[in-house]
Amino acid sequence: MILIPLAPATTASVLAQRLREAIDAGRWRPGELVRQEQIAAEYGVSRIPVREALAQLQSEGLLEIAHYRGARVSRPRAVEIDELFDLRLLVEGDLLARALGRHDQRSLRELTRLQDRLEDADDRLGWISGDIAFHEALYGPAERPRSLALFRQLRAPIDRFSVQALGPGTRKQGWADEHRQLIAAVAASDAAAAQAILEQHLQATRAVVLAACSGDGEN
Amino acid sequence: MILIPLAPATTASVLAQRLREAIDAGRWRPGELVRQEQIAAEYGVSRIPVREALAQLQSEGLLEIAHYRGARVSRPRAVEIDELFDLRLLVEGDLLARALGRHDQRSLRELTRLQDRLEDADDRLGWISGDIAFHEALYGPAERPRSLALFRQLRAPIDRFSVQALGPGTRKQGWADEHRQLIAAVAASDAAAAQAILEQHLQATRAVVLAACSGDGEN
DNA sequence: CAGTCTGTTTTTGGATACAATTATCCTATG
DNA sequence: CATAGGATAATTGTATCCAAAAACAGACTG
Repeated sequence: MILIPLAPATTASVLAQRLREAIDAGRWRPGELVRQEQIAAEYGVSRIPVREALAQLQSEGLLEIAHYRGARVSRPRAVEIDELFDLRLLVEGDLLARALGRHDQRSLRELTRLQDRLEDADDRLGWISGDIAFHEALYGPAERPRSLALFRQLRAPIDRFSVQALGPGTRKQGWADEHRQLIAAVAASDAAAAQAILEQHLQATRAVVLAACSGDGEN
Repeated sequence: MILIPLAPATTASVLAQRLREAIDAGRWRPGELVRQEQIAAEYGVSRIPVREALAQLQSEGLLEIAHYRGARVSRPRAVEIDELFDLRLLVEGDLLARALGRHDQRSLRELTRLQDRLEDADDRLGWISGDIAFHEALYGPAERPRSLALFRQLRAPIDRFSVQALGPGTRKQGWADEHRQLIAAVAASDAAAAQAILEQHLQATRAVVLAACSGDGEN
């Protein structure tokens, strides 16, 4: 029996995914103007799906579109990044608290497995998607779909800089340690410890990202 | 000197606004299928701007779009509405706390003015937009653009039911009282009181909206 | 020489036309 | 008679073409 995809990918949707990756990978710099025709030519499609993909990325906060004036990669100011981290603390703290009593052996094994894979990955984009997967598994048992969607949304404009910050000789070890500690705290159902580690994790990431963001251009 | 609009309305953007209002006004019921061609004919435009408007509304959580299968008005389950209110408590509480020390005479007068206008309005949609304006003015001094955008986003799927709940003989008086109390607490810079009133305000609204949501259909 | 006006070019927004996918209905068959 | 199969219609996704707006360049004027 073959499983048919419930929502077969449309040109616009795969384009959106590609463009997201391109932005995260830094192939397009913040502030850079993105021309519809150019993308259409590059991917061999017409401008219609390009426009839909751009609109999608705009709603995710990755692009800023002005009517008749084109789309440019958004250049979040440091103060906005800061605000996003404050919101992440609120939302992820809530998610973690609610997920805490709902983890079981299976979900904990899954967390460990994801973390193992994460530490094995050797490309930066893999680290990011692995980190997202880890946190989604961490918050998943809370069964809060909208909060989880919000979590993704709050990360989207940030991850671009996280990728930069994950260069050689960076915080990768401390990052992994915090994840392991999170797993331990969840396994022990230690709410206070879990919250403290999450806060530490996000604050450390905030510092790194703010540095990358500030060093990036006029900020 | 004439001020030129920085972003002249495009067909898609005004369509999105119209459709939003149509949904809030209940002209389209949750679960109802929305046909591109029908909207295009109704507004005398082609399907292209219709598609863009629909995508916009999807990103706002008002519609659910499946590829090749059409868009339908989203029917949030009660548990999701509940989650949205929890998130609102987090975000709006944070906004209110940050705005508290930053209000001045001018912003307080503006709040009062908005509340006066709100109580004078006699149509339900006016109440909703007035309520949004009031809360935006309340949180504005916090200078937290992303949080404020999030506030709007969290309300969007809810307001549909608020409109229903604002029928005759409803909570309109208590609602207004809470707003007045909020103004007073802000004027007195009483953080604890402000938080308490906001929480009371949101909890009361939650109850009303959940009732409207549950009575609406299969929930 | 700065600044403004105008004509041209470029780019985006929208309309029309076509292709791909899904839903509907009708028939055949057990 | 219920159901599977397939032709047909309805609907969405994409490409092509046209219109509107903005960016650009160069001439004109103070």
